[in-house]
Amino acid sequence: MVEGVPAEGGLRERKKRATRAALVEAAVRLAVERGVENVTVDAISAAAGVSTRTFFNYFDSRDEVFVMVGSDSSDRVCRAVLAAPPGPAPLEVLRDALAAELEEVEQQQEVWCLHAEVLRKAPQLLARRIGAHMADELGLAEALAERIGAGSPLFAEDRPAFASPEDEERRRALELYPRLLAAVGGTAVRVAVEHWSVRQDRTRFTDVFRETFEHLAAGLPEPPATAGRRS
Amino acid sequence: MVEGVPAEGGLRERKKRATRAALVEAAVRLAVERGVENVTVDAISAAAGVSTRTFFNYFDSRDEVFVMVGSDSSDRVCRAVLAAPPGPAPLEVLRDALAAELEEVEQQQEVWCLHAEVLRKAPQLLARRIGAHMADELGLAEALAERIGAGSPLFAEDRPAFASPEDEERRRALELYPRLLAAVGGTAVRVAVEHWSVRQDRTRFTDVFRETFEHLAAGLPEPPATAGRRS
DNA sequence: ACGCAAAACTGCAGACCGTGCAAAAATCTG
DNA sequence: CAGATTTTTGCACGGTCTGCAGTTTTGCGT
Repeated sequence: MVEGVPAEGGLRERKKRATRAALVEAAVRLAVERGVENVTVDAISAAAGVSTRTFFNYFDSRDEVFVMVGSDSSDRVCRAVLAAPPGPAPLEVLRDALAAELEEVEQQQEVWCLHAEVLRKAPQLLARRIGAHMADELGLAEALAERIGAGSPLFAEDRPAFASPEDEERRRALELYPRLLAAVGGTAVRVAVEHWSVRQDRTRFTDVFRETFEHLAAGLPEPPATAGRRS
Repeated sequence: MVEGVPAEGGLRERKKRATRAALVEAAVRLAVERGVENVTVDAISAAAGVSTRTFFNYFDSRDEVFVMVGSDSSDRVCRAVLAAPPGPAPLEVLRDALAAELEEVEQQQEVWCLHAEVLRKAPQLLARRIGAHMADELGLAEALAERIGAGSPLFAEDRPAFASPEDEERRRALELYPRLLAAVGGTAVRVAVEHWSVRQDRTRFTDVFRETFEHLAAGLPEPPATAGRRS
């Protein structure tokens, strides 16, 4: 068997990856064929050539096999945020970190469109997908917080228990902002993907993505098209 | 039993509401007692005094009983958006519509905090909660679109199939903005609730909520506390 | 090449979830 | 009260997911 990658790791690792990929591939293929709801774990496992029990050694639930696409993205985004130069505004840092990761979306159009189609027809799976992103959100919020307030005495572990009300207030605000930024950023990505996936032939994803962040950076004012488009 | 509302409808309606409330109450109580994962449908049904089968006449899934709090809020928010005076910016309209609905949060502190606690310990349920809000999001996006672009010829059903690229572009932008606004608004509410529910004794929810929307309206710039707080 | 230890796969039993169906009970209508 | 409508309920059935124990496969030192 010819491998595109130089066969990292031993035979064990390769087989595990192969089985995992086979399960995902079988699941998506069956879902497109007969609809997500009519795809049982038994069918997926049989199509992938493993036992039903083995399926649950790879995925915690049946739905997970449909949402496990690009699940390792969040780590890279977090690292990109932490590694960003100290210059630009937090929103720009987040935008660029996400954009770098999302370039893969346009390159792997087929996979993403197929998954987007599957997810669009199954709201419950979409919910689970969002849920998968929520854990990411916490990590991302921490990364953003460190990017912003690194070394702030307000975050010291051994701060006095009875800080002044002003400091408490400022600390509270410092906790709120990164969380909001992370959550809004994730939401912007979701909206951009949903919007683009229904009219991909007309627009490049990058443009839609940039447009969402322009809206955010501008404070979500009245849309340009209503008041006369100014690029 | 004293009713706050004058017992609308006949005996049937009242009994249905009572059963529904009993199921929710039993579910939340059991969840706080022994953890969400250790609460079976059988236990909930038994505690509510109905059969297991009846539970599924009220909720489509076990998890739904935990996320069905304030599920009728979205309609009122949509109506508030549509009924808003034509003056203020869309973001303000959305903020005020949500704020009016969220006043109930502070009044029913106990219920919301209990639910927030349950949801915090169960990420999967939080995901489902978000999913429940996603349908709302579509309706809210439509309401916002109507609030903004009512009567715009770009949205006419019988528009020419081959509109000019410029019009297509503008129409696309008009579709993106309301969706983004609705999604971001929902996210802001979620972040505000989560943030407030962990330190409710220190701050009023209204203040946290307003602060999130101040961040949004300002375009999510560097947080004030880092650069020196200016109220 | 051989054999042992670790890891993975598998079948099985069992609890739980969720649905369709039809009978029984409760409620509404006249 | 009688009939129509709605709700509740029990039952059967298929699907999801977990723990356990036995078997097979892989990694590795000799």
